[in-house]
Amino acid sequence: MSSNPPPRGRRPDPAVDAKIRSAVLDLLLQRGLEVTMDEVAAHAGVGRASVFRRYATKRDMLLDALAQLLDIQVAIPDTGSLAGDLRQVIVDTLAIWRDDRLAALSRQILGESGRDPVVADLVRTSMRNRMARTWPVYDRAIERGELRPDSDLWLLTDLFAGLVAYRGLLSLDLPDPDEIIRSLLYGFAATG
Amino acid sequence: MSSNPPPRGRRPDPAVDAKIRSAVLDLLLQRGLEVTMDEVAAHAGVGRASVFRRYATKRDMLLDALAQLLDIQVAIPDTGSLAGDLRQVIVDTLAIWRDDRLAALSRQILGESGRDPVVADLVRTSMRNRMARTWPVYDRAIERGELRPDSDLWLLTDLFAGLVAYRGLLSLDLPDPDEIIRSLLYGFAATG
DNA sequence: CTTTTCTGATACTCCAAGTATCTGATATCG
DNA sequence: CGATATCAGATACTTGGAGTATCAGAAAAG
Repeated sequence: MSSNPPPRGRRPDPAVDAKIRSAVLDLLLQRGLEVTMDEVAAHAGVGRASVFRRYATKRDMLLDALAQLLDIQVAIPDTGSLAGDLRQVIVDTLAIWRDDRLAALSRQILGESGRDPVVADLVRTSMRNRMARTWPVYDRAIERGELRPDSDLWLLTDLFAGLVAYRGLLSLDLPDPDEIIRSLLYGFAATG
Repeated sequence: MSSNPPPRGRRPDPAVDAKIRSAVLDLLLQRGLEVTMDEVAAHAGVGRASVFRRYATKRDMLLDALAQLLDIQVAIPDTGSLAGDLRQVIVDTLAIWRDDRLAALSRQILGESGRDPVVADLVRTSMRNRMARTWPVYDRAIERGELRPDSDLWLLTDLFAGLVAYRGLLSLDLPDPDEIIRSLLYGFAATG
């Protein structure tokens, strides 16, 4: 479209931007979502007004931080077998929940999804993207004849993600990777 | 132990107890967890102080209401086949998430579990109890030779509960009961 | 009849989010 | 250059809701 009218007065200081964002991420990992704006300003070494100049509300600030946190990328395995690939995905995911700080933060973020549809949207999209990036694993497995070609891959991945989210959210013991793999691949029915 | 010293002055009015509890449940279903103490008192037609005389904090009040909500019981099916029993459990559970009010409330309660360990404990215990009551279904299935006798039943039930909780929390489309059954019983591996 | 604890009503404190203002710094425009 | 606009930090204000305190009147006990 048309180029914006040239900005007039003093420009926002990028250093202040950076100090605030990094302070928010810092405090988020230290104390979770329950952080006051004064804490953020103080921890950033910045005026309180400068925080509100960048984010109209605390929620906006947290949403920005959340978006940063959620787009961390995951490695896509290629071990040669579906079970091996799955095992690596599962172990990587479980690692998050074994770290106390990250587990607590994950719980809070998942929890916030239950109250704020915008947060739910962020989490949903981020999970969807992350899973879609693992499609190659399943494509290869289908080519190798290890996976039913008509598999509902969203169901497969959500069964796993749901299990982990559910147990993590409620602080239940995390499942054993090999048992998950066995269940997802072969199910619970008695074999003939 | 020793009987309590006899109570002295005016006794708490049971009618007031009832009015408050019913008002809380009412408002909980109408507007979720974000209810003010004044609203509760007003909706109950009762003095604000009477609410605080019964619950030291809003959290205590909500925990009490939550405990009531969570111990609703579920029917245990016995259709003659594991698939049939599972189908009924699954359909019953999905019904909760198809009701907009109940789904919203479930989301908020699950969400609160991520921030308050005591809520998480309530939810965890209630889910555990509910699932344990369905053990007969699986016992019968093992006797009939439909289910592997060494099955981790907690894993089986949590795979399902997790899937539904995960999708419900993030407002994803709910899965089809028959697809869930097929996946849980036979898995995703290519047959042979 | 005295004492205790309930009842509803009202007023208060406290905390954190968000708003408003002020002075000074830094930018553009004419 | 000077006028003007917006940023920076500081500080004071408003608002809303949780929790506290106090009151006068009612209902229970000794």
